[in-house]
Amino acid sequence: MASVRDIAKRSGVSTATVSRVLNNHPRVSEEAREKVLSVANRERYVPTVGRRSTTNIAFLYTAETSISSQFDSSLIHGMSQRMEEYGFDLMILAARRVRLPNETFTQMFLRKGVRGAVLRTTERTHSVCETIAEEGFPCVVVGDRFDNPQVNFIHTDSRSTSREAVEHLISLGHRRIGVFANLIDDSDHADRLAGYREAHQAAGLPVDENLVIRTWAHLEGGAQGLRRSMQQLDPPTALFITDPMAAVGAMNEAQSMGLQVPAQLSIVGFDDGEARYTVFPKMTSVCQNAVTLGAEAFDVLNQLLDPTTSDPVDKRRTLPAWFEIHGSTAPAPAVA
Amino acid sequence: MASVRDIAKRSGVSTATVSRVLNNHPRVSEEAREKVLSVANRERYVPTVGRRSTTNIAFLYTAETSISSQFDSSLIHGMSQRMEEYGFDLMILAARRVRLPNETFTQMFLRKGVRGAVLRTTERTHSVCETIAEEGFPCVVVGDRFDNPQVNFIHTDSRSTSREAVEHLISLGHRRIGVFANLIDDSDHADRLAGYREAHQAAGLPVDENLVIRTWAHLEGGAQGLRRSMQQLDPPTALFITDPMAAVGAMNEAQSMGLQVPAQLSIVGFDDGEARYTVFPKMTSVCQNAVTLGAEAFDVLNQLLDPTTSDPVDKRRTLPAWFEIHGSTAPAPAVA
DNA sequence: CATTTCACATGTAACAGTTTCGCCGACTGT
DNA sequence: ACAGTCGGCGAAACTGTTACATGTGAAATG
Repeated sequence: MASVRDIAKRSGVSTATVSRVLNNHPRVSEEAREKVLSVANRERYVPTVGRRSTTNIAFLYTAETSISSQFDSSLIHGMSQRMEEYGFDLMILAARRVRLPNETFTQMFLRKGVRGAVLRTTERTHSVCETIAEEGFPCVVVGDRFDNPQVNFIHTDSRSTSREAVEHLISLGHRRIGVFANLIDDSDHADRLAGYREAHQAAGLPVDENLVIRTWAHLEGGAQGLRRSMQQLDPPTALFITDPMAAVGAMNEAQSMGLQVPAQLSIVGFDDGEARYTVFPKMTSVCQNAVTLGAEAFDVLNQLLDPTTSDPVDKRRTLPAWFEIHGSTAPAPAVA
Repeated sequence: MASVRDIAKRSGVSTATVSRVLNNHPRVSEEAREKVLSVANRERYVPTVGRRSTTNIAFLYTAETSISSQFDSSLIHGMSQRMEEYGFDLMILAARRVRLPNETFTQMFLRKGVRGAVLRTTERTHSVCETIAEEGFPCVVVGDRFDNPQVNFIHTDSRSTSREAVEHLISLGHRRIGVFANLIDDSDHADRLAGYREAHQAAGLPVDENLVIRTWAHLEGGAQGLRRSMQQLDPPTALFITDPMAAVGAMNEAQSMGLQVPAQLSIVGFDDGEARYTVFPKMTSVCQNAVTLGAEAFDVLNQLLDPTTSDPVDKRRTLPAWFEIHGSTAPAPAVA
């Protein structure tokens, strides 16, 4: 195991300078920094305290939006459950706040004793994930997918299940089906929208772009979306809503407007926890299990960190979503 | 600041033995252990790594039930937000799993670089909180209160607001008011039940013990409670449900049984997040803010840890709950 | 032009805590 | 009685970090 003194020897500087580079002290030359960092990366340096290595796993959330959603909460729950079996500890970190000026992510993680990181992102902060992955730090993105082959990820494929859901609506006789997509797009939400379009295409139905509504992923966003949908000249008879809170908000707003669900309006929601059971009628939904997602994210990380598993780990995993039919969907009303 | 070498000198052993005691190695005599631990506690020892001290705060959950509830999630959210301002990092720990055999909580925390802990408990695990507090480790219990004067805590007083809520039902003409209390009792739930009884007493109404239902704090628990209430000979016209998920479950079960809320049955729920807005009609509720609770829990800890604030901190805080009237309550129906 | 000054990069050494190695003494089986 | 084993412990060797000293080169000053 490479120590600070080894790195010092190999890069031709003192241990003090190595430590300064690793901790990003200001008074160090660019030349020394580069030499040290290249050796440290090559030797796969991990800091140990005394003789003991630290065993923290970070849950790093990169978006402005914090960890308040049910999805994040379930991820943390799943991770923390699985991690305890392996003796790791979970640290919650915000990418924005936690770094010192000019500090590399790797440096920041080492400073905090973090061995690996589970990253939570949105479309806007993809670059953060790529930066961390390209630094070579062990990490896995959860709930999103990447084209960049250096980035490990684990997510749920909701495209085909979204298509299945919309096809279900079509089979019930619905022809004007609206969709709510998230204003802040990540690839998962884009997938759900793609599934919606595919179902239409396969059935030979045109997609009316007026029925594609962009809305926020919370209760009020769903309520607003519903009002905007329903005040159109030829309103939809069914909705596919790609976020749990927005779906719940829309269902309740419909009832509050006197619209009967599912008699007058069918709603297919999305659920990553138990939101579908918190409304009446229970919500027909595309479902994913965020707890499992968190647990498997840690599994990937654990295998990345374990030097004994030499076999190539599947670092880019896709879990299946599934479709559950409950009480919020019904055959289309006879005439508008 | 006391170092391992200081402690070694004062307790008459070597630094190696001090380290062994602090890390709970098996090969150390009871005599040495006691000497070292007593000196370490007296000198308020904090480990530093190299020259730098670690800055972790733990969220320690002691119950079997894990951190999956909305309440816990909001606590973590509130803590983590506030902590970032002060440069602390949040660690999620499970009391059951995280300790080595025969390890003191203080030892465990020091081993992990934790400076202070926010404790989350239920009635059954009160003793854990008292143990940690009596060890002298900086900690604060959140969401519960203690008679033991050594235990710091911060919680929301829901007793008087619960009374206010039930008085509201009485003023609407309800005379048979049921209450759902949690099967796993903590002092908060006991308070809510006490508020219910107080309101009855103040109004000169008897409490029918058949209307006091014990149920689980989740959706199905609420649904079950509702069925049990309604199949009684003289069913209640209003319910006070002391848990958010149970309240939501009961509301939906009522509708699913064809009971109209609030026309035939008024429901006052409890909410620590935004559960009251996720149902239709929106739920009249006793409310507390779990995010604030988490943030203030950290504040208490922060002041305990800050050596410059010599003024006595208020280590036992009570935040107010409040009562919000929404659409799930209405005047009592004319005749049963 | 010579000298002083000063900032900066770096190395030495002293610090923090942990673990390995080996010594000592007590117990135990034959 | 004696050899073997094992528990407890201290010295020393290891981990990473930081205070202090040192040298160097450029700018400023006589």
